[in-house]
Amino acid sequence: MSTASRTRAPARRLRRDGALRREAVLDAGLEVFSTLGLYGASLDQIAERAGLSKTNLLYYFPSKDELYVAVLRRVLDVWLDPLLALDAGSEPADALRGYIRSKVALSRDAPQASRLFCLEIVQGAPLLRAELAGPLRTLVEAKAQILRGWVAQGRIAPHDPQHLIFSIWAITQHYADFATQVDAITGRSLADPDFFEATVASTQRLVLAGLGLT
Amino acid sequence: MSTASRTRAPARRLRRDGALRREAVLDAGLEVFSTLGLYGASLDQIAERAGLSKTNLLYYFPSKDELYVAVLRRVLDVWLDPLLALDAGSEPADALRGYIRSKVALSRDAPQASRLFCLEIVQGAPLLRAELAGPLRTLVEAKAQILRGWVAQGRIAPHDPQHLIFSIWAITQHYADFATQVDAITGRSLADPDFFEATVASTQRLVLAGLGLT
DNA sequence: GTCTATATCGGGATAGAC
DNA sequence: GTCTATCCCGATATAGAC
Repeated sequence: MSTASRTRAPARRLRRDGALRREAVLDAGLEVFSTLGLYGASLDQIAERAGLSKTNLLYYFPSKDELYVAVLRRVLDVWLDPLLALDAGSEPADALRGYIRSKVALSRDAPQASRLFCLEIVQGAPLLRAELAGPLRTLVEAKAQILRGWVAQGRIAPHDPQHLIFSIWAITQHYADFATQVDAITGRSLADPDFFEATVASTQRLVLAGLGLT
Repeated sequence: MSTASRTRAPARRLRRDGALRREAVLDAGLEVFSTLGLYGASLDQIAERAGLSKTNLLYYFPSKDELYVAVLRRVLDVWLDPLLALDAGSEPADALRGYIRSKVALSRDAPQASRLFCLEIVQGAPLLRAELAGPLRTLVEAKAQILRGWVAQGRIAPHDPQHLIFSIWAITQHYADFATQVDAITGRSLADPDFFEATVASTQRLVLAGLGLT
């Protein structure tokens, strides 16, 4: 064909552009889904924010549901990183302090991801159930095992490791998920460096003291 | 009028029935809104669950939005009760233990209310902002003052009272809002009495130890 | 890959009889 | 107070030209 000789370079450029456009749509989807939910969000809104038309968006993602799942999947990966880093080798106090700090930092830097995740779980996680009962469960079980080891070695006070992990998640994510309530009551947010540090310190103190680590 | 003599009794009965029907709709609205959200829920669904037709529902509530607000308002009242009960007169350890227990009990007994509240806040609380910045803020401020008093008297270790209240809210509500995640990981729920007690104990230990109360 | 036009549908809300 | 019928709009998704 006459186009064959021109195909290579343009094709590569197009593919890259396509990938960028997909990214833009995923970003826009995160913004809109995290504030309006799956049903409240419209493809028009997302498309406009991503800088293309609705029909064009549907060229990249075959349906609203599939776009939503794609957004959610990307969120989940980011969200589990800090827990993966929790390490048996380090000193318990250091490890927990670091974990708490990185979780609060995530609530500051990716609040929309936290909120979307929250919305999905609260509504029963119809799309994430498998993900939760599988990979997440085994990950939590592995980390709980580390905590149990520390208890057995007398390095931290005995405390149910699952409840401990839930408590840390709950507190740290609260500052992203309930940011509007926090703001209404305190007038501050994690974007304020002082408030960020105070939040980290408060959470660290609570958790460490609860484990007998001063 | 000829109907005047018959009006009293039937009117009263009708008014009572109407009130009951309204209640049924509010209950159904709570169930559906708390799992599907404002936009995901349909009036048909709510009406069916309440045992009437959609048009009939719209006789009791003029619009979907107004029904939603009515449901939300009822939820908010229930949700603030436990904090109101936090009393300056009692022993700090007892007061906090009691507060935590009643919050976890609420997460067990009214999980849907917790979830609806959560959904609303996460989405930016367009309808509750005033409520949060006004009454809730002053209530929290009053209770924070009690905690500050205890700190000043040396009865609890120094800890930012607002962060402390947020932590307690976050942990206790987590077991309602993230129940599907908790279930996916532990296989248990607050409906299980053992798990309920373990949750209460874990939270109490964390908070009390964090305040230097063993 | 992107556009215009359109099919199609669910759902909120109203009109009016009974 | 409750029903049937209907209006109407917004939103997803598709068809087909360019």
